[in-house]
Amino acid sequence: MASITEQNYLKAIYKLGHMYGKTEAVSTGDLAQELGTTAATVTDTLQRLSRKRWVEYARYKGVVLTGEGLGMAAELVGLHRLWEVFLVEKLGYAWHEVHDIAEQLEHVYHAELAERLGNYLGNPTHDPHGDPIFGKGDESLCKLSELEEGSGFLISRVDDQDPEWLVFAAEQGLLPGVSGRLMRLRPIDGVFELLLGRKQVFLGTNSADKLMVKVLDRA
Amino acid sequence: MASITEQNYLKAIYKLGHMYGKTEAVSTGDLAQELGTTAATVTDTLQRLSRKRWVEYARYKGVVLTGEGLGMAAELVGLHRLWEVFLVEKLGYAWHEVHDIAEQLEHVYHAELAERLGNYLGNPTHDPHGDPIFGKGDESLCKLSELEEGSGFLISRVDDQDPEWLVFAAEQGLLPGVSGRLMRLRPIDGVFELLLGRKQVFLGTNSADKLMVKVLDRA
DNA sequence: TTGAGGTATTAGTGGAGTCGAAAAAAAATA
DNA sequence: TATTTTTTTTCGACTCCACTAATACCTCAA
Repeated sequence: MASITEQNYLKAIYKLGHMYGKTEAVSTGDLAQELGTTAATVTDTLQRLSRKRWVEYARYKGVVLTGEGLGMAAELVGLHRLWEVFLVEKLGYAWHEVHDIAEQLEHVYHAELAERLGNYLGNPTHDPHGDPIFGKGDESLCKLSELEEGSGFLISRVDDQDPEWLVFAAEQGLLPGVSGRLMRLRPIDGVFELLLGRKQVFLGTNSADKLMVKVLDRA
Repeated sequence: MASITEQNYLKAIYKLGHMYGKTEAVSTGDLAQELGTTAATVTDTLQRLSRKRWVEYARYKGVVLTGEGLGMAAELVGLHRLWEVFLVEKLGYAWHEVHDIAEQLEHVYHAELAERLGNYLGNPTHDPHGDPIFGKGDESLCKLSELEEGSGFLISRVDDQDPEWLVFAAEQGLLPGVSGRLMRLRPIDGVFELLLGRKQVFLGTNSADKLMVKVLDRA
């Protein structure tokens, strides 16, 4: 379980990673500014995060989220936006007041909370600021095989009933709810190189076609 | 601002103080058991809490809440119960599931949150377990002069329009929203000895008649 | 009133999270 | 390329919160 501070680091890396656009790693200095702390503190915490395998960190080279870290960050951001909807629609807060409160609410953890809150609010697709909320709807899914190199993803559905393939998928850790990153794709022989947590997985095109994923970044 | 740990200590002291019944101070050992930690840790944290003037602590003699600490604990408990109502009535949780989630939600702070949440839920008077919630209604108010010795209170209303008396009250720190404790009452000369934060205040009977308070404990 | 026996406190330690200052590495510029 | 500037990391120190082990204090019973 990540501490609140660690969760905030994950979220900040996620946010800055999106702002940077493409393949760049997030810098220590930018992170320090985003989090309102010093570069020294960030370096230290990043090394801890790296030991826990939530980020990939190299001295002087910046930081990127691992598949696992990405999943955690995306969940946090979704929950944050859900709470913002609640605060505006149900408690009557103005849209500019809700960020700081949602910042605290997003760290409240319970397995069913996000789903129950989403259902209660009518599964909104956007928060009061217009930012998208990952719904349970499948409209944002695509095949793993259609992803761009470097994309983070969350496995949502498995499009195959073949027991043999399902056993293989489970062995590889390819289960709904698991997040990862497409590290490299080799058009030459159609092999997809994934990172699931700390584990490297190699997939053929036919397998990559069967996995429906939610794109988490670098889309 | 109290940390989450400190808030939990305040709540635990409040809870055990009620369970003990009367004038007793809460013991280090009981607190350790309630908080799932060791006596050594409790001693340490109690000394910190004491420096911040939220509890009155004497070595080997146990601990009691100051007026300020009492106010914080009571607010926390009220918010906890409000969130429990929300989780059961709005999100459809079963009554036995909500305690742990409310335990996290209660630490989310924003000035208007308790009031807005209360209004949204129709200002419930009891949580799903039947425990009372302090409402904004005046039904639970009484005069400060009617309090028993040792009682903690929250000033809710001032029953006087006399500008001279209002200036006096403000000087003494006797304002709505301020919490304190009735340390001693002297029937001989009708003087009420209060503790407001770290400040001692002596009040005559006529002044004590004008202050409408909410009883927080030791009623 | 003098020991138990129990409870509470201090002392020492460790991880998380923070800082400022100094050193090291990378980037920019001459 | 050599030097300067910027960024990042390391280093030591501090607070909060937790632990274990050792010590101090209180109470009750002989």
